Amino acid sequence: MPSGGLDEVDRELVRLLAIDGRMPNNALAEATGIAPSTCLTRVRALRERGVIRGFHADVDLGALGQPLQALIAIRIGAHSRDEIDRFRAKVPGLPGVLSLFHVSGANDYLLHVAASTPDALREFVLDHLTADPAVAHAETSLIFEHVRGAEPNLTGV
Amino acid sequence: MPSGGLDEVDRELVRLLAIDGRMPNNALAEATGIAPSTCLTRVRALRERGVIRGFHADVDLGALGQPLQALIAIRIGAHSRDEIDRFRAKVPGLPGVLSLFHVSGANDYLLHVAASTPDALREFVLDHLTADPAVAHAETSLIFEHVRGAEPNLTGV
DNA sequence: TTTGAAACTGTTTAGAG
DNA sequence: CTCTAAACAGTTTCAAA
Repeated sequence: MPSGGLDEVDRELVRLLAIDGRMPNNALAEATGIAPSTCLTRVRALRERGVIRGFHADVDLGALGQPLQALIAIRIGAHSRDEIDRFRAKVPGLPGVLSLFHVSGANDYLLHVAASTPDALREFVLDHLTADPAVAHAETSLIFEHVRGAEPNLTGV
Repeated sequence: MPSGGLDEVDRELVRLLAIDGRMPNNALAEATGIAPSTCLTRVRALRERGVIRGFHADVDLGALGQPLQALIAIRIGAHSRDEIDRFRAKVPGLPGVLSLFHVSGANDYLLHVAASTPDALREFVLDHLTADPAVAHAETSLIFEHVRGAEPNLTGV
C-alpha cells in the first residue's frame, strides 16, 4: 500500500496542502516535525515531481454570476480519431467548462459546466455540443447540489 | 450580467487566485493596480463573503496510490426522505470520495471516487452503495481521462 | 538530505486622506 | 474604501554536517 516514493512526511505535507493550500511553510514544517528549509525543499520536490499539480482558490461560481451547473452525458458518433481528438481538444476551452471526463460505458464523455441562466446553458449545448459533428447525443442533467468529499480532499473538482 | 456586488478588481482577484492560489499578495496587488494593503483587505472580504471558499493543492492521486477514478451513477429506490438524507450525509465521508453530485434526470446521484485497484473499487461499490437500502441501482463508469476546464478554472473538481 | 541562521521578501497593521 | 510607510512575519539561501 505504498505510494511511489513518498514517505510519511511527504504524504502528510500533501494532505495538509490539499486541505489548506495556503498553509505557511513554517506551519507545515512544525506540523510535520521538520525544519522550514527542509519543508520548502520537500514541497518544491513534490511540485516538481508532479505530485502537487498546483494550487487553486475554490470559488463560489454563484457569486460570480454562474449559479447553474450541469453534467452533460455525451455520446460520440463513431467518427474518425481525428474528429474525436478535435472534440477532446476544443471542449476544455469552451466558456463555462469546469471538467471533462472521458468515461467507459454507454456514454463517452461527461462534461461538467457552469452557466448563468437556463438559456445560456441551452445555448451552450446547442452551439458547442449538438452542433458538433463528433457528437451523436448530449443529455443534460442539472446539478441540484455538489458536495466535496470530506476526507483528505485530494482533488479540485 | 453583473455578479453580486463584485467589481472589476474583485473579479480579477478571484480569477487570478483560481489560476494560482498561492500568488503573493504583492503580485496580486500589482496585477490589479491596487496597493498591497487594499489587496489584502479585498481578498479577506472575498473569503469572508464566501466568494472564495478556500485554497487547495491539486494533487495527483495516482502518485498517492489511487490511480483509478470512477463515476458512479446512483438511482435511489424511492424511500423515505430520512433515508435519502442519511445516504446524502454518509457518502461524502466514505473513503476515496471526491465529489457527490445530486442531479436531475434518470439518475439521482453521480459519485466521483478514487481507488487504488479495481478490487478496491468493486468493494467500495458493494460495501457502501449496493448494500445501502437507499440505493436502487449503481452503475460504475471508469474514468479514462479527466481534463479541467481551461478558462478561469473556477472550481476544484 | 538535512539543518540553523542570516538575508531577504512579502505580509500586515496603523494612521491619514 | 484607499493609500503610504513602518513593523512584523514568513520565505529562501547558503554553508556546514
